[in-house]
Amino acid sequence: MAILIIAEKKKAAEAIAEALGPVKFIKKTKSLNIYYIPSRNIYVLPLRGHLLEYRNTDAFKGWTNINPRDIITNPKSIKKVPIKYTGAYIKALKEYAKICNYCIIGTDADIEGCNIGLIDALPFVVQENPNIRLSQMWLSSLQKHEIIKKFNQTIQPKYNWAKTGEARAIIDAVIGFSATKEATNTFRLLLNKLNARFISIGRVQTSLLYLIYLLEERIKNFVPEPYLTIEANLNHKDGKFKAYHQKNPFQKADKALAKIIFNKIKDEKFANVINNTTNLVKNPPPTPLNTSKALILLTRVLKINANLALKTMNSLYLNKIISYPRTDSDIYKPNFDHIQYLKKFITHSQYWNYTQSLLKNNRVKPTKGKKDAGDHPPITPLESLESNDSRFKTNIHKRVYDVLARHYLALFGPDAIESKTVLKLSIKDEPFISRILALISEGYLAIAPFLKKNYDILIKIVENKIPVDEIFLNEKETKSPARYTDTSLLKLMEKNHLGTKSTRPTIIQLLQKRDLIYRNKGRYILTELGNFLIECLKEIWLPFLEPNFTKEVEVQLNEIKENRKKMEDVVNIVKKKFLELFDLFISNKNEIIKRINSYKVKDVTSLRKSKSFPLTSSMCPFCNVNPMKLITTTKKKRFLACSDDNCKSYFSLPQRGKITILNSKCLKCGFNVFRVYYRRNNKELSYYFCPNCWNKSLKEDSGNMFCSKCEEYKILNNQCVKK
DNA sequence: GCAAGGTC
Repeated sequence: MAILIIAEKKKAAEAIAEALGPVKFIKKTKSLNIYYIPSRNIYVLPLRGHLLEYRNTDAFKGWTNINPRDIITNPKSIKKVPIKYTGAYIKALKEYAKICNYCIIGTDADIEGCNIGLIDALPFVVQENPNIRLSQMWLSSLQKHEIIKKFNQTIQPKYNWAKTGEARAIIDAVIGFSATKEATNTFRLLLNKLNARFISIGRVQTSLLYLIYLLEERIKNFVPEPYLTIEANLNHKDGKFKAYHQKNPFQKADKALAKIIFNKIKDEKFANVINNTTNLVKNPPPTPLNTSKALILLTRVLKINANLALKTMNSLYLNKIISYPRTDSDIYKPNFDHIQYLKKFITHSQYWNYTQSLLKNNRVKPTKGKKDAGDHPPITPLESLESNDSRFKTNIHKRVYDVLARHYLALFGPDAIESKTVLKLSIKDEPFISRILALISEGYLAIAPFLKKNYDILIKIVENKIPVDEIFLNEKETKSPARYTDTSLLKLMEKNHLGTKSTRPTIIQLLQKRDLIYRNKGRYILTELGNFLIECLKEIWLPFLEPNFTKEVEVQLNEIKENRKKMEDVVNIVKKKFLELFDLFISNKNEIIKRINSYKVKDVTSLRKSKSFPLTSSMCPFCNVNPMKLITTTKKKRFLACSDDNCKSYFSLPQRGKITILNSKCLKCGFNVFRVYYRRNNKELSYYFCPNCWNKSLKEDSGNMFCSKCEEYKILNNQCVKK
C-alpha cells in the first residue's frame, strides 16, 4: 500500500518528493499539487502552514452579552476551526488517508511544525483511516541525502512538541479574546467618540506597545544637559581632520574651566604631536543572513518597513529569485554548492569584477554565523539579475535583491583592512586626541558598500607639528533618546522574546492598524490612543504589560516540550495566573472609566491618527482644481474621490490587486496612470490603466480600456509614451 | 469587531 507524507509547505513537499524519486504531479486545485512518486508509491502532500485556528464557540462569540471572564474559566469557550482557504487541503488529507496505510509527518522540525502535522493535519487522516501506521521525519535540512536518510530513519511522533504549540495557541487565544473584549467594553465610551471599534490586547502586541511607551516616557521626561567641548580643526597635507580636548565633555560645572582653556589656546597655530600609534585592523566580512538578520539589514539600508521587507523577500522567493526567506539558520552546510551560484554572477554588469576575483582566488567558502537551526539554508540569491530585469516587479524588489545579492557575495570576500590612528597632541600644553579610522583595503566592502562604517580620509602623520586651522568652544546639549525605527523595533522584539521571525513585522503593522502607533519619517510614535491605553493599564496591569509575562509563559511551555508537565496543566497554570490579572483589571476598572470620563477628546484626529490617503499628482478632471485621493474603505473597497469634498466627483477602480499611482500622466487625457499588481498561479502580473479613460470606457460600455488596449500610446518603464 | 502562529 501507499505512503502519505505530509509537508508543511510547497517548498518542502517538492524537495521531499524529488529526493525520493521521479515525481508525477497530481493537480488538485489551482494552487494545490500532490507529488506522487510511482516507483515507491509515495504521495507527498503540501500544506500551507496551519490548517486550524482557535475561535470563540458560538456561546462566547458575543461582545456585550457575555462575560469575557468566562472565556478564561470555561474550557468550552474556544474551539479549533479550519482556516478559510484550507478546504482543499483537508479534503486531500482525507482522500489520501483512505488509500495509504502509512503516514509520515514531514512538517518542519520545530514546535509549530509538529503542531501543524500532529494536531492540525493528523486527525483528518486518522478519521478516515484509524489503523494507519504513523511516524515522523525529522528533517534538519531539505537536502537530498538528508531526506533519504531521515526517510529511512523515521522517529516516533513528537507529541510533546506538538502540544507545546497547542498550549501556546490556547493561551494566546484565551488571553487575547477575553482581554480584547473586556478592554473594548471598558473603553466603549471613548471608542464611540473616536469612531473606533475595539481595543485589541494580546500577549505580544500589548507588551510591545508598553515598550514603545517606556521609550516615549524617557523622551518626555528627558532633560537636556548642557555641556561644552573644545575642538580643533587641523590642517594636514593629506586633508583636514579634527582633534578633541581630552577632557571633553566639560560639564556645566566646568564651564569656567573650559572657557579658561579655550581662551588660553584659541590663537595657537600649531599642535605638537606627542604620540602617534597606527594599527592595521582586519574587518571581517559579514555572516550569512537568516530572516531576522535580513529584516534588520533591509530595514536599515533601504529605510523600508519590516513588513514590506518580508513581503518583498517572499515575493522574490516565489519568483525563484532568492531562496526560502523564513529561516533561522545563518550557517551554510559544508556541502552547499556555492560555486554554481557564484558562477552566475560572473557576467553581471555590476557584480562581475568582484565575483571574478573571488573565483580566481578560490574564495568559495562563505563565512559562518552562529546557528544551523536545521531548517533552511541562509537567504541566498539563486539568479543573477540585472537591475532592469523584467522579473523585478517594483523598485523595492530590485533594491531588496541588490542588497541580498551583494551581501551574499560579501560572505566570500577578503577582510577589509582599516587603519586606526590614535594621535595624542598638545596645543600649548593642553592635551588633545584625535582618532582617525580609515579604510586601507576595501576587501568585501567593495561589493557591499552599505556595510561600510563612517570612514575618515587616511592621514599619514610623520611630522612633529601640525598646523591648527581653528579652535572652537562648542556649547552643546545632550540629546533625548531617538524613537524606534523598524530596525531597532525588530532588535527590541528579538531581545525580549516577543513574536517570531515571521510574525514580528506583522505585529508592528498590527499596532499601526489599531491606531496605537504610527510611523513618521521611519520612526514609530505612540498615538494619543496608544498612550492613553497604556497610561490606564500600567496602573493596574503592569505584570501583564511587562515582557517578563511572555518569558514566564515560555518557561512553562518548555516544561511541556521537555515532558516534565502536561499540556493541560501548563494551560491551567497560565490561565490561573492570567485570571488573577484579569480580576485585578476588573476590580480597578472604575478607575479607568473615571479617567475616560474626564478625558476631553479635543481633536479626534490627534487621538486616533487619521488615515491619510494617497493623492494623484494630476487634478480632478471635473473641477480641475484639486487632486483626487485614493480611498480604501475599512471593508477594502477602493475608489478615487476629489480631495475637495464639495466637488463630489469620483472614479471607480479595479478592486483586485495592489494599486499604485504612477508619476506618469496619460498622454490622451492628462490624468495619472495607475499600475495594478495581481497574482495568478503564484506569478506576479501587472497591468496599467488611466482611471479617467477606464471609467469612460465603462460608461460607454466599450470594454475595459486598459493602457494595453490604447491605440496611440503604450507604457514603457512606467511612463506613458507614443507608440 | 478579538490573539499569535504558520504560509502565499
